[in-house]
This record gives sequence, structure tokens and C-alpha cells, in this order.
Amino acid sequence: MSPAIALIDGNSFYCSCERVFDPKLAGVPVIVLSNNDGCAIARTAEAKALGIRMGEPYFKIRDLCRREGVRVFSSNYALYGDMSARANAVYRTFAPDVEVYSIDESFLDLSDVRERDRVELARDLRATVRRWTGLPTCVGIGPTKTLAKLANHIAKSIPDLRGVCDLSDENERAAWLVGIPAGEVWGVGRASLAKLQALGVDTVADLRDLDLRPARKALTVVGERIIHELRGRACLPLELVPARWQGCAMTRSFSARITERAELEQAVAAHAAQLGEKLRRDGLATNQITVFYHTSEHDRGDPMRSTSTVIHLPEATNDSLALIKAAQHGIARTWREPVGIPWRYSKAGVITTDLVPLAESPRALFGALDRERSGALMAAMDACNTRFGRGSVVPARAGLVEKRTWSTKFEMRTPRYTTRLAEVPSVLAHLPA
DNA sequence: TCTGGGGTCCTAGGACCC
DNA sequence: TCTGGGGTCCTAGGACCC
Repeated sequence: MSPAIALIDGNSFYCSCERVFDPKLAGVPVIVLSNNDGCAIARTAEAKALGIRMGEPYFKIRDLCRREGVRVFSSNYALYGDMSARANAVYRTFAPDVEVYSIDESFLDLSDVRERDRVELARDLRATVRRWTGLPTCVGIGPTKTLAKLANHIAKSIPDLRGVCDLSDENERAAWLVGIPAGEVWGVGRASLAKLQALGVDTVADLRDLDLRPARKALTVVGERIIHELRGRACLPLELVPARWQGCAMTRSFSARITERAELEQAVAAHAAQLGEKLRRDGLATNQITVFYHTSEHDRGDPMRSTSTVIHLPEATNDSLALIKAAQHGIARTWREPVGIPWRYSKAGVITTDLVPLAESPRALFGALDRERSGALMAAMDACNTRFGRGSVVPARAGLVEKRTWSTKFEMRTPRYTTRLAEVPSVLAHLPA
């Protein structure tokens, strides 16, 4: 039995999640915006056809959207995350070995399925996901992850394939690869593409046939791996158990510029508190954080400032209060009073890059934290926030959620239909008299 | 007026060690 | 003027991904 990997992904995933709960959105252009309603990060086929590009700032296309009747939504991550979990639950009923690669993409191991049955299974999977979750998907199949990704790309661009493309057969595969630009390959970005083109590589077939030596010279081992994968030799195993995070970040653009130290301190404290919350969910901890904030590169003519500093803790922790203290220390260390025009800060964040499981982390000889107390307090706080909703209990320094002037904007967000009881859709049934 | 956020992997180069 | 040969570890920066 030849190895086979399928990549299944949701079409215009965020937009499709919105469509599941509003049938009127079918067939009309839909886009979903990034945080602060900044950029278009998901577009349906109809929106793409209007020329709306990935990452396009919303203010530039607002008129177009109004004119063309594009339905515009803020990101509703609670909804998308939950829909993603539902889709993966369906995948697992078809193939037990699933790697959840991103919120809208999963790799499935189909090695145990006979080659001639794979396409049919994939079609069945698509139909079932559609029926059970409402989400449209496409499936690509190949002997390696890279080829499965490529197959998925083909499935999405050729309607005749009805959402499934199988590149298992070497001859069929070769015929496809000559017609696809090398830039479509997973792992070949802009910079790599330019180097490849200098080597005379234009199509995926060219890349597959490139000698390993020049490939390695131009693109390091990453490029060599891609070529092996294109030739059908797997270098990227299925990661069935999610790897432990190495780092974690909480960074946000403000909905309005910040000039006051107190506001900046509050924002950074809120980020530190949320970072602690994320770490606690996975039992992870950190003994150093980086705090940064900066003005916007789009504010031409304004004074620019960007600063970042690393704060070390006596021992690893995920206690929000300890992280807040460290983060505010970072502000104290870097804050500068403006002399003339104040700096208008646009974004701040707290980052860690060295996560360790709290239980395995060494204790400090001096300055050790009281983990018993801290653990109990944090557990109580997390329990309140789970039960009564996020932001019900926050550390004082992070400020009450509704009083945060810098908070991210989500002005066009749909209800969190599947994760908030207060927001589930209601149905009215009129009985005949 | 309004321009996202969160990850991973790889390499080169410096510091340091014996 | 001449001045070895290995290691390891860390960091910054680049590239890529969704």
C-alpha cells in the first residue's frame, strides 16, 4: 500500500462559517476583516472576483463594498474555532490519524485506503462535512504533504474536479506539474521564488527536476526538502500530537492611538494577563518576557518611536499578576516623556519565546514565588471567567474591559452562535391556525 | 479617520570553552 | 611578524506559513 496523505481545507473558511448561520449570504460576495476591522483576511469567490485582495485595508475598499453589496464582517474567532473543531471531529470519523495544521486545514493519513478508493472516500468526506457542519471543503491527495497541498490547490482551481484531486499516480502528476507556477508550492514564498527564477525555474515541474546542490545553495535544506517532497519522497511526517509551543505572544494594535503612559501600562498589563491565561491553559510557564510598543509606520510625518525590552523573572511562572508586574517594569524602563509632539503609539505586546512546563521548571533559590497561593488564585480567576464569560474578573491593573479605550474593535461581528448561550439563534415557528 | 496576529524553522555570527 | 582546532550556546534576522 503506497503512503497517501490528504489535505482537507475549508473554502474561504471564515466567510463560510458566517454563511452557515445566514443562508442569505449564499452567492453574494462576503469578506471577513482582521482585528480592529483593519484588513480583508477572508474572501469568498464572489469577493475575489470583484478584485478584493488578501490583506487589503478595509478603508480602501469600503466604497467598493458598499457599491457592490459586499457583506462585511468582523472576525468572530470564537465561532470559527468552534466550527473548526466540529469539522475535525468529522474528519476523524473517516481517518483516525489527523494532523490539525491550522484553523482551516488538516492532514489525514489515507495510507490504509486502497488507491482506487481514495477519491471516492474524499468525496464522501466532503459531502459529510457539508451535511453535518455546513462547511464547503476541498481535498488534495498525494504521497507527501507538499504534493497533497498542491493537489488541494488544483482541486480548488478546477471546478470539474468537484473538490477532489488525487496526485498519487506519478504520470498523471507529471502532467499537472508542468502547468503550475513554482510559486504555488508550499514553502516557496516571494524571496525563494526570485532565487529560483534566477536558476531558470518557472513551473513546479522545473523545481522538481532542479539539482539538489544549487537548490540547497539558494534555499538551504528547506529547498532540498521541498524537492524531495515533490519527487514523492516524504520528508515531513504527519504530526499527530501537537508539538508543545515554543513561544507565545499577545500583541494588538490599539483601536485608537495612545499617548498617555497610564493607558499604555494598562494595555500591556491586559496583554500580560491574557498571556498568563493562555500559558495556564497548557500548563506552561516562562521566566522572561519581552515588552514592546511602537508608533505606526503609517503615521507619516509624526515622530516615530519603537522600543522593546526583555524582563527576566526569578523563576518560570504563568501567574498573571507576576507577568503584569514584569510587563509594567518593562514600561517603566523604556517610557520616555515626550518633549514636543507626543508619540502616538499604535501597538503594544508581550512576547515569550522560552516556554517550559510549569511542573518541570526549576525553582528559584531566592525570590521564589508562592506557587500554591498563586495557583489557587489563578485557578479561581480562570474558573470565574469560564463560568461568567471572559473579562468577568480581571487584575485591577489591566482595567475593566468596558473601560479600555484602546480595545480592539469588532464593529460588525456576528453572534457567537455556538459558544455563548445568550447568543444562540432563536427560531420562531408559526403554527397554522 | 481607518493598514492583523501568531506561529515555525533555518542560518550566520559572536561569545565562550577546552 | 608570526599566532590551532575544535566544540556549544545564544541571538538576530530572514523567510515562510495560515
